[in-house]
Amino acid sequence: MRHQRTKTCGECRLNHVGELVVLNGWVQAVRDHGGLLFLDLRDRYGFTQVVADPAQHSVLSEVGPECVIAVVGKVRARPAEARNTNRSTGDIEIEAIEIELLNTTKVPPFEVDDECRTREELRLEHRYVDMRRRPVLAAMELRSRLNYLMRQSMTEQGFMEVETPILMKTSPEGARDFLVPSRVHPGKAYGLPQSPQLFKQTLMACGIDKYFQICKCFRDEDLRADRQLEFTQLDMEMSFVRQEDVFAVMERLMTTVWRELARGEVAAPFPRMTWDEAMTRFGSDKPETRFGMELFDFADRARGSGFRVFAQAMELPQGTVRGMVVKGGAALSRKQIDEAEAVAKSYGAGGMAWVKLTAEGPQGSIAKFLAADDLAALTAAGAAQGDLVVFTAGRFEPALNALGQVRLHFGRVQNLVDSKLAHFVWITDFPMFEWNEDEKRFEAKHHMFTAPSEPLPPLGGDLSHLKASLYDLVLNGNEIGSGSIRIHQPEVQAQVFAHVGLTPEQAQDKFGWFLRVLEYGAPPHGGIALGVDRIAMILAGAASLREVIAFPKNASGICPLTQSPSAPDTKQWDELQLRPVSGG
RNA sequence: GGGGACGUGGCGCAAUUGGUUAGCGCGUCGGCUUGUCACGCCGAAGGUUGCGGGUUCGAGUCCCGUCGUCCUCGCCA
Repeated sequence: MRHQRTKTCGECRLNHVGELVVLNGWVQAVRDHGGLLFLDLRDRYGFTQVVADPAQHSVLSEVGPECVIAVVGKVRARPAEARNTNRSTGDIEIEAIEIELLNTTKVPPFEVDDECRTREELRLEHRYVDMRRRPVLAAMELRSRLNYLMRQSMTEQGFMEVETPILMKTSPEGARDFLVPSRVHPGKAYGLPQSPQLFKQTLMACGIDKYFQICKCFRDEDLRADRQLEFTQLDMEMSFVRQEDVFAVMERLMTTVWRELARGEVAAPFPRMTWDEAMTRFGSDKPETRFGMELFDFADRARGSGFRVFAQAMELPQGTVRGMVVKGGAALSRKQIDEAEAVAKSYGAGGMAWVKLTAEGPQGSIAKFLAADDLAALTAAGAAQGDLVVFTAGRFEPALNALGQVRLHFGRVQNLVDSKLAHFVWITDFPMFEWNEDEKRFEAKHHMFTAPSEPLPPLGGDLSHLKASLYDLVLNGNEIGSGSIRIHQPEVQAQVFAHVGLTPEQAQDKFGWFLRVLEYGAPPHGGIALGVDRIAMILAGAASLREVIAFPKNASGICPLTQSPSAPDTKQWDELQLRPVSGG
C-alpha cells in the first residue's frame, strides 16, 4: 500500500474543501458516464463519492464493486444541484488525482446493500462480505456498545472483573457438557463451562465480594433461533446480600443500557411477580406482560362437571382447569380455533375446549355442558357476548403452559403487542425442585447451589412445593437473566446433593472440592447471569441470535464459514488415545 | 429423535391441470454515455431445476428415498 488514508470515508465535509486527502476503502458502486466516472467508496464510517476522468486513470477498467482501493484526491464542493442530502458526505466529493488498486475481488456472492436479498446460509458462509452491509455492522456496533456499558456500569458499582477457566471439571446435572479430552491424562477430559457457577461462588469465599465477568458459556444441546452452542453471559456474584441487592445492581445496569441503546427510559425498580402468580395469570414463567388476556381459574366449576375431560383433570394430582377470554373471538372461524388448539397440543395439552358466547347463546365443543352457574363464572372472568373462551385441563404446569402458549398465539395474530414497549419484570420464588418422570427423582430447577427459602424436608420427603431464593429477569416474554441466593453452608449443600439422588461418594467425587470451599468460611452470597446475546437481539429488534453474533453456528451446530466441526486426523486421535467408534 | 416449510443461472423470484426451446429482475461481460448517486441506453454470456431412483409418450411440476437450510416439539440445571 503506497497511499495510506488521511481521512475515513465518513469524514469529509464542506469545511475540508480544497484539502488534499487520501481515502482507503471498498468500492460500493461505479457509475460510468464515459467522460466522467463516479465511484462510491465505503468503509465502516461511511460513503464518499469520488469523481474521476476514466481517461486519466487506466486502473479504473479493473475496478468493480468490492475492490479495495486508495484514492488520492482533492475535496471539492459538489454543484448545488448535485448534492445528496441522504448522505452525511453528500455535499462534497473527491476529485481523484491518483487511484491505487489495493486488492481485486471475485464477483461477490451477493450485493452489498442494506436490503437483505439473499438467504442467510449464503450470508454466513460469506460473512466477510455480509458484514460490510450497514445493518450487520450496526448490530456489531450495538453489541460493542452494550459490552462497554455493562463493563462500565459494573465497574462503577464496585465490581471486579475476574476471568475464570474455560477448561474445567465436567459436571453431571444440567445441560450436556462439551468435553475436551486431555492428552496428558488419557481417558480424562475437561468440560467447557455451562457457566462459571462454582468458580464465582469460590471467588466469594476468596473475599472478592463483588465479581463480574463477560464470559462465554457452552451447552451441548440442540439449537434454536434464540439458542447457540456457545453464548455470552454477563455473570455476577456478590457477598453478604439478599436478592433485593442483586435486583438493584441489575436495575441500575439495565436502565443505563436502555437509556443509551434503546433511547427509552425504563423505570426502576422493576415489577416483581412470584412464579405462582406468573404461571396462574400468564401461563408462563417468562410472562409477556405487554398485553392482558390473563388466564382464570375454572377448577371449582370443573369439579364434577358433566364434561368428563374437566372432571377427570380434577382427579389428577395437581390437576386443574384454566380458561382464558379471547375478546371478539366469537367471530373466529373453526380453522382459526383449530390453529389455536394445535398450539395447545404442541405444548402437551390433550386438547383445547372452547365456547363462543353468541347472541344465540353459547356455541362450541363444550357449550352443552355449561350450566347457568358456569356461564356466570365466565362472565365474572370478563367474558361477554361476542367473545371466545378457551380452556385447558390437566396437571398444573402443562395445562397452564399450554394455555399460556395459546395466549401468546392470540396475542400475535390479533396484534396485541406494542413492540415499542419494554416490560421488565422479576420472577421470584421459583420451585426449587422439579420431578423428573424419566429418572423418577427430583432434580434442581435452576441448579444445585440455589438456597432453599425454607428448611429442607427429610430425605425422601415431598419436594414439589419447596420454594427457592431463585429469580429470573424477564423482558417482554424473554428470559434474559437468571440467578439465585446460593447455599453457603456445607451441610445444606450436602443435603441438596442427597435430595437430587447423589450418593455421598458421588458428591465427594464431583463436588468435594467445592464442599471444602464452603467448609472454610464461605460468606452468604448470591448473584445472577444475564444473556448478553439475547439482550443484544432484543435491542437490535432481530429475530435470531445469529444477527448479533459475528460468526454464529447454524441450526445444526455447523459454522457456515469454517465448516467446523471437522474430523481430527489420525495423529490427533492417537495423541489423545481416542478413536471414533464408527468410521465417521 | 419427532413435526412443518423451503431448495430453479452468481443473487432474488416465475413457470396454468404433467405438455413447445425453463422466463423475469438484479448482478457479470462487451459497447455507448460529462453530474450520477438503485445512473441511463444497446448487446451478450450464463441452467444436470440439490442429489438418486420411479411413474409417464412426456417430469421443474406426481411418487419414493436422500442431502442441505430454516422454524419448531423433545432437550436447554
